[in-house]
Amino acid sequence: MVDTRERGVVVTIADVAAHAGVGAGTVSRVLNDSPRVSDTTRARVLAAIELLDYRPNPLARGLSRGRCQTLGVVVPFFTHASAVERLRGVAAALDGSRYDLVLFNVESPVHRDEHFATLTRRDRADGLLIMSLPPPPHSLARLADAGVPVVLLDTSGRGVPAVVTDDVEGGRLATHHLLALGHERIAFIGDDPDNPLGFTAGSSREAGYRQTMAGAGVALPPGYVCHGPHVRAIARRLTERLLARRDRPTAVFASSDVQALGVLEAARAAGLDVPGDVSVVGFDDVEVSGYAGLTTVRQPLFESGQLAARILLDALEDGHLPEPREHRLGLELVERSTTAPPSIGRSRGLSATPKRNAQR
Amino acid sequence: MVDTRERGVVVTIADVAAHAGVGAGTVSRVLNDSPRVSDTTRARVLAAIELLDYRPNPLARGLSRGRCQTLGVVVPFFTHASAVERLRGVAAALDGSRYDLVLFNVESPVHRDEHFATLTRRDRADGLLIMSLPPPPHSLARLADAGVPVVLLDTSGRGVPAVVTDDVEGGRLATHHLLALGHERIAFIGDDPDNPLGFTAGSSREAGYRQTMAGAGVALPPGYVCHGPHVRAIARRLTERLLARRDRPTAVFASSDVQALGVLEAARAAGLDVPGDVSVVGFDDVEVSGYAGLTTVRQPLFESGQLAARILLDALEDGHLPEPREHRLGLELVERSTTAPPSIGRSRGLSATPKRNAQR
DNA sequence: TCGACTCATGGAACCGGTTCCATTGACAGG
DNA sequence: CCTGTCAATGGAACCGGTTCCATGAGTCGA
Repeated sequence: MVDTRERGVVVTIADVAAHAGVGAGTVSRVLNDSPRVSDTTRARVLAAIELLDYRPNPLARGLSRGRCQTLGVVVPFFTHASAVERLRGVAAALDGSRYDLVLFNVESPVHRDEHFATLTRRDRADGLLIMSLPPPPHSLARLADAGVPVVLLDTSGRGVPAVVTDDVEGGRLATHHLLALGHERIAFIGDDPDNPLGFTAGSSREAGYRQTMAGAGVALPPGYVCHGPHVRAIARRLTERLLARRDRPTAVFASSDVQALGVLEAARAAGLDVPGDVSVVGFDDVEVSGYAGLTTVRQPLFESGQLAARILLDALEDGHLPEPREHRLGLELVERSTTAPPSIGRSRGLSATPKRNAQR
Repeated sequence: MVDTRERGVVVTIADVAAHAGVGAGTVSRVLNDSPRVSDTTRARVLAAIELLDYRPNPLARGLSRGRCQTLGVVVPFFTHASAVERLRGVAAALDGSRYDLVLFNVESPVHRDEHFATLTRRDRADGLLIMSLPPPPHSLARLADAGVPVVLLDTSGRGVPAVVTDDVEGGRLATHHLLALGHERIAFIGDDPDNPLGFTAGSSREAGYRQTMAGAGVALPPGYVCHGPHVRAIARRLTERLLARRDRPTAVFASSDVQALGVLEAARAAGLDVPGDVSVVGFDDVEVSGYAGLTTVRQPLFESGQLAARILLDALEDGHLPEPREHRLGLELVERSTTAPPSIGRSRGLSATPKRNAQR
């Protein structure tokens, strides 16, 4: 091991000032594009900066200006595949801005509260983007007190701007699609309504489903709505149970693509053809959905991240809290190859000849 | 819009000192667990901290200590699905440490060089984790000069510790598996060897493949080795071309799971059965590979991220540059349902009856 | 020609911590 | 009883920037 302390010489603003034969204040003014510097001095200072390869210390700058050129993103880190796409959008928006992206990973309520506790200070992050997690109201209040601009993404809260999807509408879209194809025995697989981090997307999508079913006058057999943690394997298990029922559903609406893949797995394992025996609709349109040929409700994940980050950056730019508007992004049903009209006759229980196990 | 400046009162170390009736230095000593504080004073200070809900300003602390409690991670942001899993590992390792995770997204060489230019300073990040990107040697030298500890993940460089996979060996494993099943006409789909960011995993895996084929005395027909950007759709297109050949391969080794999914898509589109007509092996074992039933070379992605981060944290802990060792993680062939022995007779060109289009 | 004003600039104070140094008081040893 | 040691502590200096204020030079109108 080598001792770390033999650090290279660090060039400070004083060095630049000395080299250019000016005061430190002037160098600072040049750095910050202040108009109160003559062209000749500016040129001399810039030359010195170039020569010495000077880069201002972000900590010092942050300390004296009371901001840290940092944007905090609180994410339930990749527990949902969709978070990754959103994060990409955020990163894209930050690109070229002068802000660094600090990630606060949340995988449990304890986690979340810890982070919120330390983030209610302007010195940790200049702005906060909270993804998918409904922030506790008192945290929101403290953040507002501290003057930390907050933008919510895929969740919402009082008095704070949010970029959201109309999950209820999405649930309606998916259900409608299945009803329009002629399905009536449509089951639902979604998140636990009381999941530890309080994600609400699943429940909203479920609400859309329930509304639409009710509106069409279709009754839900008991047990047609299943809940479980947001994991493929769980969705698969829930679906296996559904598919073993005498009144087997002819279609399943999964509240996310990840879960929909679990549904497809279960169908495959049961020797059922998709969409011949069962239709499947997902939600999100993550990257692999294209591969799986999954019919799904597309929401603009990347764009949502980008938009949220832009709103935050704009607010930081002009030193105002962002307008507490809700930005609702559009949804679109992407029809691929996992939905079709129910097959007549074959739809009655498992008595129908199971088709050969679908490949892969 | 509301003016940001009406910020809540910020509690400083001076306030705490005043409340506890001690000097600022003493408070600082308490904060940093210095032994030179009497128990009674310590208690008084802690009480004041509690009472005022004081939290030290990280910028100020960073400025005076010359470190920023931040760990920079340079990532080709999600251009490979595997990066996400690795990042999760990194986040997991950081969890509970006092370090924040700052993400530096890289999607082009310009990007990369910009980041490296600003990161060669101890004040931007206390340590740097560089993922998958072979860092330019002069950047590495400057980082070393500045005393910034660096750990490489999925790439390597002189004098710097690295956590790597033996990609060549992985290529051998995959090819061996196919040869052992009886395949001879084994094609390869990989990354462009001169891809803009200089990823080398693809080429190494290819090397393993070539070695093994040569070792088995199997000649590669021209065009059996295909290259293209690391994207599913491209891999699909390349495979379509392969599958249309008169001497169609009976197996394809894709240098990553993402690409393998493209291969599977192409096979499906061509009406070929997997593994009946074509066997497919991938590399990485990302989450969806399980869903796709893909036979693949598993590398411990999450663990690799975790290990790399730990090495870096340890180095930061004791103020030394980490030992420039290479940590090589194990590989394992995961056999699922996309590989099987080649079917006799059917293996000669497209004359064989194409099986029905696989579902989904 | 002189005062009022503008403009570029240097320098000090400040941001909120850490750390070194000097001071104080207690205590042990001679 | 005096001195040397040492632990606990207050306070100043410092980290490297930004910003306010004072200064001096130059401009302009009366």
